[in-house]
Parts: sequence; structure tokens; C-alpha cells
Amino acid sequence: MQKEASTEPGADRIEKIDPRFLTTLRDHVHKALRAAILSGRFAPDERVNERQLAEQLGVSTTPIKEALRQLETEGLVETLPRRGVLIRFNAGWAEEMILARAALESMIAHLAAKRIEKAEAGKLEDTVALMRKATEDGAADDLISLNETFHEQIHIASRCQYLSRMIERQQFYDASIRRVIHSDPLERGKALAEHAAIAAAIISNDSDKAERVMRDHVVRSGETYLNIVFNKKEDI
Amino acid sequence: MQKEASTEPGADRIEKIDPRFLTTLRDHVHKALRAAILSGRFAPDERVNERQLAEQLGVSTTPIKEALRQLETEGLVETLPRRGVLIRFNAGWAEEMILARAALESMIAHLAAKRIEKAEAGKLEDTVALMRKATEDGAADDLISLNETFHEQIHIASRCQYLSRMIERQQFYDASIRRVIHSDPLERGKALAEHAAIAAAIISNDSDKAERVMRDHVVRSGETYLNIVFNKKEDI
DNA sequence: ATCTGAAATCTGGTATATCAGATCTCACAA
DNA sequence: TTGTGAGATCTGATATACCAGATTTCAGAT
Repeated sequence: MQKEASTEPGADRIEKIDPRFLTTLRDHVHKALRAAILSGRFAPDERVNERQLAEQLGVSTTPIKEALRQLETEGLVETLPRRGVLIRFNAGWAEEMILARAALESMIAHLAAKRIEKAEAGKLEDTVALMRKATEDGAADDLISLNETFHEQIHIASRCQYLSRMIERQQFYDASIRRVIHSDPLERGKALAEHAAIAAAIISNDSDKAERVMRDHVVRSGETYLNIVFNKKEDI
Repeated sequence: MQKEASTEPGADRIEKIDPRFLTTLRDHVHKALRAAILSGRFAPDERVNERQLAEQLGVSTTPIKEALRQLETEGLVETLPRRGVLIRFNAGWAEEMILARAALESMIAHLAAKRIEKAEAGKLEDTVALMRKATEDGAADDLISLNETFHEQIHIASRCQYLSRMIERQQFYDASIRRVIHSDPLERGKALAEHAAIAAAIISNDSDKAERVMRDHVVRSGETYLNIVFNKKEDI
């Protein structure tokens, strides 16, 4: 809320639209393909055809190609030059993506514990309090957004922009899966305890503990995801 | 060396060419731009123009666009839709890339310590022995390739393909910088000691120690890089 | 002097045509 | 029957034209 009426009339009444909110076709294609791959709608090693995709999605091959390049860099597809594009995703890959996220999130937690400021610590505590309430109420949708807030606050406290972006790429729980996960009271309880432990460690500047607890949390909740998406085990 | 003379005559005399060795224009563009950015030939936040790049490199805009999408996913450039492409790299970014690599390599080291097999352990020991010799001889070029071998052997022992690829994207020491680093006898000595410690921890299946030592090694050698490329400190 | 807005211009986004490597098909020769 | 290879075909790679949002320029109005 800066007062800059002289240079930007009305700047205090309506904020500038962040250019990043504008979207492109390739962005839609990227998100759509990504979601399709991560939810298992492509078989591992399945070939995808650029022209065919373009037709299915009703666009030209240009945005398709660009989206595929992004997915390639993310490690979700592999391009064999002049031969074809293959889907590169299966249970093992998902497991490794979870490990990557665990490694990066725990690094962030470590730094957040060292760098967090008092005001930020207060907000983090508030978030945990809200999570506690939502957990008791069984408010799954609230938990989903609080979860995002929680991790985002830690990212901000860590002062790591690059690492934050890297982590976004390892994020493959989409809303529907999250809802399934959070609908289980036992899972909700575990998650709450872990979040509380992470927050406590960060707030008390115990970077080693924050790192450890965060890693365990990401791995454990990742395994929950694996069980749901890949039906790895059918026990209770 | 499989004997499949019946289906593939001569298969035991000459091996198949790996399709990944074939290259494309976009790949050249990607590597060229990446190297240029990481070595500081673009200013932070500098705008780059697709058509201009295409003209400079003597190609059309298509491979340029695809290479830029890859760099965008890597976090080295940022695209503002319909506005422009910006370079996103500076000392802080490089620092975070080092942290990302440290987090991922230490995760890999942890798993390698748990999963390494006897034959692999022997090879790793051999590599360290060669490194010791090269360090004493001051053979910088040998050290550079041995370094690659060393980390690659650990990646293989960890059975993590996805993580290995992720790490490749955090690799920004090009050959010329490595040569500068390895030309310093003090640095060579430190690196040797660290490599030996990493190998020992992995071979003795001490996963926690492997993780810790690997992380310290990546961070410390990364700082050496930062000092060279960004001239962060001028002391001795 | 300052503000307004239409037009020129810049830049990425998208569609399309064409190129070229990789595969497949199949007639035909050994 | 089997192997060969020319030609058809599939698919990604590249070049190019054009579209549309964003920005700048600048004449004209206040």
C-alpha cells in the first residue's frame, strides 16, 4: 500500500496485475500433460505423438513442443531425437521425486530455522493453530490450503527463491489426491503432529532438527501418496 | 557383448549407437546459452530477444524458443508472457544451486551407502586410489575426469536415475573453471581428503556419515567456485 | 506544460509448411 | 526361404509467416 499518487494514480486502490498470472496455451498444455502423467493416465514408456496431441488438444504443434521440452527438463518425458517422445514415469520415479523433494524441503527447513524472523515465526505458529482446528473439525479443504500456506511460509523464511521453485517441480499431489489423503483422520493426525514438530524446530532455531523432521514428514506423507496412486499395498 | 548372431549379425563386433548421442540444434542452443549464463556473460535481469538470438546463432526462432523453455524450467531465465525473457542468474542464485546440489548429492550418497555392492565398492576404491596419484602428480585434467567418474559411480550405486538427472542440472562448473580450481594444490588436497572420506563412509555403509560428508564437500567446493566466478572475496 | 489516446513498433505466441532421420513395406533376386 | 534395398510413410526438427498483447511515440487537445 505505497502512496504514489503522483506517479501512479489509484495505485493504492487497485494493485497491478502480476504478469505471471497471464497464461499461454503452452502453459495449459504443460499443466494438462503433467497432471495426466502424474496421475497415471499414460503408461510408463508409452510413446506420445506431437501431432496427435496437438489435434486432441485442439492446438498446433508449437505449444505442444514447448510443453514437452519443459516436461523433458522436469524428467517426466524423454525425447529421442527424430524418433519419438516417451513417458518417463512409474512408481520408482515417483519414489525418487519424493526423495528429491525431501532433500530440498529439508534443506529449506534447515535454512528457515537459521533465518526466520520473529514476525514470521508468529505467523507460522498461527498457521499451525489453524491446522489444529481444521484437523479437529475434519475440514479437508481448509487443511489443503493451510498445508500450502505452511510450506510457503517456511520457504519465505528461508530466503531461498531458487530452491522454492525447484520444489514446486517435485510437487505432484493434485487437489483430488490431497482430498483423498486428508479425508483419513489417522493421516490428518499424523500430519498435524509432524507440522507442529517442524514449526517448533524452526521457531526455536534448531536447524538440524528442523531438517530431520521435515525430511521424515515429506517421505512419510509421500509414501501415503504412493500407496494411493500406485496401490502398492492393500493392507488396512 | 551378448551373442545374438542369429537376430543381430555382427552385434558382438560393433555396438549400437545410443540415440541420445544424436544431437539437435536446440540442444546446441541450450548448451551454449546455459554456458553463457553460468559464466556470467549475461547480466542479471538482462533481457534477451528471441529473434536477435536466432540471428546471432544463425538458426530460426523455433530451436531458440525450445531451448529457452528448458532454461526456464531449470530456473535460469524467466519468461513474462508476451513481454520478454529475462536472465535469472546472479551470485545468490548460484549459491542456491550449490545448496540444491548439496541436498541432492547427499541424499544420493546416503542411499549409495545403503545399496552399494561389493564390486562397486571395489571400483570406487580404485577411483580414489587413482585420484590420490593424480593429486600427487598435479594432473589437473586427470582429476577432472576422475571427479566425474567418482560421482557417477556413486550415482550408479544409489540406483537413483531421476535424482542423478536432477543433479546434472545443478552442475555448472564447466571444464575451464574446473581446470582453474584443480590447478591449486591446496584445493586438490582438500578435495582428495573429502573424496576419500566420502568413499570410506559409503563403502562402510555408514549412510548418515556419507550424507554429511558429501554435503560438506559439495558446499565447500561450491564456495571455491563462487570465489572464482564472482570474486566474492579477495583474501589470500 | 500536461494529458490523452491513436498509431507505430517491439516481442513473444501460435499455426503451418517443409525438411530429414528413422521405420516399415514389400517386390524381387539369390 | 531368405536377404536386400528402393520407396512409402511416420515422426520429430526447423524455418517462416502471421497473430496479438505490451510498450512507445507523438500529434493534438486542454
